[in-house]
Amino acid sequence: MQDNLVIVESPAKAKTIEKFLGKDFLVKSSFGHIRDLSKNKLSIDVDNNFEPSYTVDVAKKKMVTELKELAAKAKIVWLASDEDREGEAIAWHLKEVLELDPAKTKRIVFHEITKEAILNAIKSPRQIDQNLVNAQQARRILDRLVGYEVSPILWKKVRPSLSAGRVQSVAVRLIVEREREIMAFAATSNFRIQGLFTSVNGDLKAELDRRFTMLDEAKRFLNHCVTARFTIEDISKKPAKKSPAAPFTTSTLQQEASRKLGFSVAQTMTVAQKLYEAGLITYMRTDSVNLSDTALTGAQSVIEAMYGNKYHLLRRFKTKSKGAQEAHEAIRPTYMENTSVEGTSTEKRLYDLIWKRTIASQMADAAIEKTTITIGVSDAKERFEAVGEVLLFDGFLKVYIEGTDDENEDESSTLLPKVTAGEKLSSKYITATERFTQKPPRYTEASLVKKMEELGIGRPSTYAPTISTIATRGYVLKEDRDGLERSFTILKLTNGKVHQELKTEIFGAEKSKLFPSDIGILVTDFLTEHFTSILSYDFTANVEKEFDEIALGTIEWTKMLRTFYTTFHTKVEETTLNSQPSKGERLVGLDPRTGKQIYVRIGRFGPIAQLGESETTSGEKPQYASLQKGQLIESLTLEEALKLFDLPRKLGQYEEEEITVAIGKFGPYIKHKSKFFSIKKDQHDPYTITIDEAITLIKEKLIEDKNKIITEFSEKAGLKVLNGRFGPYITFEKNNYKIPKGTDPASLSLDDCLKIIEETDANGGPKKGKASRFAKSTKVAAKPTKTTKTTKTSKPKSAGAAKTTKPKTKK
DNA sequence: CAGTGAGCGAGCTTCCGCTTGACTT
Repeated sequence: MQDNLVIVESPAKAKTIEKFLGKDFLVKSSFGHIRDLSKNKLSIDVDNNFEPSYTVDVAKKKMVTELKELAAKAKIVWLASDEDREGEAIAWHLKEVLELDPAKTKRIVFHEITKEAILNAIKSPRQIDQNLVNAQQARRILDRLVGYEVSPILWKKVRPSLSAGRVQSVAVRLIVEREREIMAFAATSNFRIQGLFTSVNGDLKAELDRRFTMLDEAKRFLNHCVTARFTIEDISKKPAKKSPAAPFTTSTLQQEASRKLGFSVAQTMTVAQKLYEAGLITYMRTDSVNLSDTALTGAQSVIEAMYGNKYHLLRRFKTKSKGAQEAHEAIRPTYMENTSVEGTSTEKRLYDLIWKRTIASQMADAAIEKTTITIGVSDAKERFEAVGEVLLFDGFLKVYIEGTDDENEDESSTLLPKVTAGEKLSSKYITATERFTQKPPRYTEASLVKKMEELGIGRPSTYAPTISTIATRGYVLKEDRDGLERSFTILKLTNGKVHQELKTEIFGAEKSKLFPSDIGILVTDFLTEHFTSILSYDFTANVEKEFDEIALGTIEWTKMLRTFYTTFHTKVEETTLNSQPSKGERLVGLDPRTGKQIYVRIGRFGPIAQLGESETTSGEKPQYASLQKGQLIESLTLEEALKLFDLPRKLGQYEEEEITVAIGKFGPYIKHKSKFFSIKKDQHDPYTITIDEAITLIKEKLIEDKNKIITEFSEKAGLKVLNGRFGPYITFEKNNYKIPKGTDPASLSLDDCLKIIEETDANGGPKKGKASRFAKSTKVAAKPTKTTKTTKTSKPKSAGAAKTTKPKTKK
């Protein structure tokens, strides 16, 4: 039995530290926080100085009792959780729950997991900083008060099971406001003039230093160019340098993995977790850009060995982000000399990214020479400019180039031919291309994280879960959108003549972007109206200042909470009493055919359009139509609303039954004899498809289905041998069975099939589809249906002490 | 796979930050 018990937060960390400390030390982990306010009630006595009541999570009970036993036997207990607000609180909770004797309890901290850092920490222990703990309690309690007092208002006024919080509500607001900026955006266009010129030593491409707003102006300029002379006026060379970006934090890793590898924020974190557990990278939830000395020297020797001395430059980066607590190092390879690692391809790719970013951060600047050549146009004040870049020294660019969020960056400038001032040029062509201004970009998961970090909202450990929360609540959707077509004018001057042409381009296509839903917009509007200060972008920054003061001991935490709560709670009561239930109803306009009003609002099953007044006021049943994917209550036009009521459309009779066409959950379809036939995207339009086209579609589908059947057995209905996407298989009673290799599916008899079914069932039955990884990812928002409810209340409530029973199906 | 849209009203939903866990066509 060891004399020393060290408690850290993560088991992977415990493992490495144990190696540094030797056999006198037993290192255990607490797996993060060990207790919290219980989930099913407020757990704060607001009238009694906000006295919190904490409970140990059932899942952690066993681990906590084990720690308690070990602590009782140890001579010294070292509380080694992170050096930040949350870490200090974890240490304090441990002290309280494990009932540690202050005389034999020591608090130690380190920012990097190196032998030296840990031994140093052991040499200088301290006591638990109660002010810091109180700052955490204030943070925790404020978040609980906001979340648990505001959410129920939404249940009452908007829809059940919704949620509000200091972080998530502001995250949704960002997306809603961006969408509104996009709605309000009106593109304007101007004409960009480019030319290709010929010099003695080669061609050079140049752009005019002015854009024309009107087509006429552009035309006039190009006509002028027909006879104009072009002369090199100036050649200027300027040295420039580029510096590498700082090593990765959680947020920048998520951004780069999204831009370069196409990972979702959650995917980046699970892959990084794997690398961390394998001991390949340092901790992946960090806001620090700091590298330890061992990492610095490690990087140096790798750079010098691989690229030579002049490529190395020692750099120490400073954290700029708001509210950073820097309990850890930056995310970096544990051993710099591991240029690559074993593992899955995603692990390899993420590691490679981390390695390159870290190494590059310790490399020399790139040196560039930027050349600008100015070309004068006779009898005009405008000039053409050609910009070229020459890389004099690549430096860090040898290893790594940071990605950008800018979707339409100009292609990087190229090499320019040698020219002399006064040289006459001829033009091969000059074009005037109509260019449109760009709407503000929609957020991606990663760019939202970036914005949140800038505002100081959320922490490295919560970025990914927050995105998943706002998606499962149905506030936002991650979607692709097709672009629209638009035409633009292009003028081209070649061989002394100006031609005009009208071309088309696709614009505004979106891939994996965050869109607000109607409910997201509605909730945001409701909350910004009634809880303006909490929804404001600087709310977190402001309360953080107060938490800092609590940590310094200059204000008392319960006082801070009292000030906040008095005004907040009044607002809660006021809103509960006075605010109107919010359905987001909007009058779209009049239906010209019936003269009735058309409304849009949130219905029981989602957004709907309603034709006519409600039954209670008019005595007549109104007509309803669901809004289509991508349509919003806020921006639906009368024209679009009218179109919604054009479906379902009756096409006519076929084989004595009606054919109808409509748009469902999975796109447009034809229905005939209660069978569904999908209309493929660029095949037909549900609004224009004719009965003959529909019949062809039905016939084709039926033939296709026929071909799917290899064998049917009249003796046994429902048992079939079919041709599927993955080859032949047997289907029976909604289950699919694999056919053993080497058997001809056509030759299978009924008995053969039954035997296969029997054998498969004996081996645990056929594998069911719908893997859990889909449920985990941010898919379509899970509606609060009855099925989710039954799984959650599967366990009867036990009376007495264990009130926080969270039914987890874990063994 | 694809719809629906009114209402009895029990009992439930919810926050932010620490951590890891467990499944297959």
